[in-house]
Amino acid sequence: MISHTEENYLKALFALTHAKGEATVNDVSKQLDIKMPTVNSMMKRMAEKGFVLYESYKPLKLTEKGKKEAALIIRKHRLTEMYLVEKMGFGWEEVHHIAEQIEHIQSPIFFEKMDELLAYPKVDPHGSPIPDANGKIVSENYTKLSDCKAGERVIFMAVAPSSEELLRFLNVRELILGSVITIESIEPFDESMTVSYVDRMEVFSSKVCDKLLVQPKRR
Amino acid sequence: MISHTEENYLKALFALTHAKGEATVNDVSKQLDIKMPTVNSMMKRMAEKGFVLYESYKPLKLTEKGKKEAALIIRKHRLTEMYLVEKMGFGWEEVHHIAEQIEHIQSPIFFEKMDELLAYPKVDPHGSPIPDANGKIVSENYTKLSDCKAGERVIFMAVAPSSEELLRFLNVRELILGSVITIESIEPFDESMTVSYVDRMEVFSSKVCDKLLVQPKRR
DNA sequence: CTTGCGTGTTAGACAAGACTAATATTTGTA
DNA sequence: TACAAATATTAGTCTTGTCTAACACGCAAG
Repeated sequence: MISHTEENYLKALFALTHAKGEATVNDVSKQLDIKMPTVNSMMKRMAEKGFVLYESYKPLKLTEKGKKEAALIIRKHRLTEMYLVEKMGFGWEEVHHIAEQIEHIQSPIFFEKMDELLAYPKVDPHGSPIPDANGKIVSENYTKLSDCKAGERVIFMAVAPSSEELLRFLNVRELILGSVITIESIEPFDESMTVSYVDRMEVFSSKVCDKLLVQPKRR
Repeated sequence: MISHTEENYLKALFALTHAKGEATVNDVSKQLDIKMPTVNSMMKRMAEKGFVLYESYKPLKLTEKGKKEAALIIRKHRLTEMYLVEKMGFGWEEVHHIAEQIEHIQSPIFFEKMDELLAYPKVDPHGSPIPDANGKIVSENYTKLSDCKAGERVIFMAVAPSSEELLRFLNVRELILGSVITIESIEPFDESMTVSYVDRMEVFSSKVCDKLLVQPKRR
């Protein structure tokens, strides 16, 4: 009923519309590395199928049906990532590429089994929330480390969608989700931060700090 | 390089050519439920790519390259089936449909990890041999239960490729791989067999006996 | 208020992978 | 051996998902 390709468009739209509620043809084109005319015609077809709201020269929106489908694909992706890390011993930097493929598998029992074996996890290995079986997803509401001030103590909750390189960077520096980070100082020139956590002290560029999602440590 | 579709043709050819070393266009057509002209044109394209030996109006053969590719896909399929049964708790009748999809995943580390976690299994949950990472596969050389004589004692080694229904039939009767089966008698009229194993005594139709692969019990 | 550039759309081509209808070859059998 | 049935092939169409080239819209800067 819904093709592999259409699933990829839904995922892209879901990610892009997360902020403003809408996305442009150009956004989708860049996100998927597919030329604009192709995206345009696909959007029309997906509008026919009731996944997308399309009007000429206006931004794209997902319908409720489209949002639900997208969330269910993201559910499969994130459950898979969690399974690969927790049950198969992969590193969090290795799992995205595999999950991109497994998310298209059609087999409810397969993903139910994963969910069960993982004891119904709420987040994936990067801290992103896993939508429930009805496509409901709780929004994260974390702060970027780069938006915090010197002296603050925060908990590292999630990594914003990013490259494997960042994850390997964090591996090397032994920074893991849940760590308490203290912002020792911020360099005014380039916004790089000197931070400490566990028994480490590191300097993170603003590019890194933009990708680390945190919440204030209580007390 | 090699499409999902082409992989399915390779698998079908491998299965069909297992016996005689060749298969007809008609065989492949039936096996994949794809019309003959489609198979015909696909065979020409796969011959161009060096997977198949094609000559007009002659039976199809796989090249060495084609055989190796096919064996590697079957390796992924059977490793996956073993993983699903051993590590995720699925029944042997549930795993074929899932493995049919996972076998197309492109990720060497994923299948290496499965292999490692399973401690390098030699056979899948149905007793079929798993090709090694170079595409080498040992042939089974088992006998059909239906070819055995009354009074023989045999070990149940594998199930010939078949339907889920047969596997559920065996589940209900608690017959598992490795069981020692004694052939109590054979009904001359319909070749049905009365067999005993563990503390059970059952009657199997010739259709069932055709699918049960066994080897003689030594001593 | 016009013009230029970025974005959006239309038109037309192409490859993969499927189909049907028609034709050709091979094979089994009278 | 000849003919009918089964099998194989050719030709042409369709859908999906991609592209490029060309044209249309719309907004920001002068």
